[in-house]
Amino acid sequence: MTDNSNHFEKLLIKNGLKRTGPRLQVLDILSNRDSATSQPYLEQVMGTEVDRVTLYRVLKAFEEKGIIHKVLDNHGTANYAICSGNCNANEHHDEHVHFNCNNCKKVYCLANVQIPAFKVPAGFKVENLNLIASGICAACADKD
Amino acid sequence: MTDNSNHFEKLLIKNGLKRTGPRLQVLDILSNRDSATSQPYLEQVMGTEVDRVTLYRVLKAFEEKGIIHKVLDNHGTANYAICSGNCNANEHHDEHVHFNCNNCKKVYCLANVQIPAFKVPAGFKVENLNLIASGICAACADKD
DNA sequence: TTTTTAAATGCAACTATATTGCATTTATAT
DNA sequence: ATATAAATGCAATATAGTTGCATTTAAAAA
Repeated sequence: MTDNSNHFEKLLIKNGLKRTGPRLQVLDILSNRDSATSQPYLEQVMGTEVDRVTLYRVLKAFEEKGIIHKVLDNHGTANYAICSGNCNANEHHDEHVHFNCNNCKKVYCLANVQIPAFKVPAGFKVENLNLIASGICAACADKD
Repeated sequence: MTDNSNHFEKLLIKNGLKRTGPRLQVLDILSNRDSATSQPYLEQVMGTEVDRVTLYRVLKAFEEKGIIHKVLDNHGTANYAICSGNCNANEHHDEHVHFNCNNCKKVYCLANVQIPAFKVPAGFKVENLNLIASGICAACADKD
């Protein structure tokens, strides 16, 4: 547990969520990683003290409140990352590109890379965008 | 079964795949739909005569040969569509935008909408792109 | 046409991800 | 200190996908 705990507690209160162990633990883990974090990874590092169902519900609550956003990787598994700040319960603003490394499987939030505009056929109403680039990340490319 | 069956048989032979019932059936179904088709839908319409595992293997073989391409929808479930023609066993060229309707759940191939270019941080090597827009499709918007 | 054989299928079992209902516990307001 | 809505734990279930192995079959060879 890092010393951000006080900040996290405020974040929970602000969103009408009770300050509980599992929730603080998830926030702590997510905030200490440089990439989005998969549900299986979270489940693994949180151990058996927290029930799987609780983890799912924590993630769902956080997503609904705009605290974290979900990215599906190339295999359809859910990955989560803390939102950059301007998200809330009504809308997410995480329309940046994500990068899924085929080697280490990490999912990076390319927070500075916006999804470029494009046209859709008449009649289609776009509400959300999800762009995942896959390939080799900088860290893995370095190893060669 | 439509009268494309002869064309499909040639397609299978060309790719070194035997002309079997399940394979022809999958090609027939996919080619008669205006959107990508989910694995669960295929499983449902193909009934109990074809084993689930066979369906998975047929889809896998087709994808590897460049006959169909896979798109994961907003829920991470696999959807399949016949490739536009210039795909093969070595590489796919399906980098068009896909549209996932939040109402009817269909996944459309916007074959004419290319994924626009963007820059990634130094060191990242992009090999594949996957852009899914979600919202309301033209057909569903009309119903209101 | 018959035989051969690699490829394809079917079946059973299993893994992983995710959800639901209900009883119990707990954070927080009173 | 207590009441209560919220959160958690547990059991069961659902859904997507995979693996190993025995059997069948499409298509090539004889």
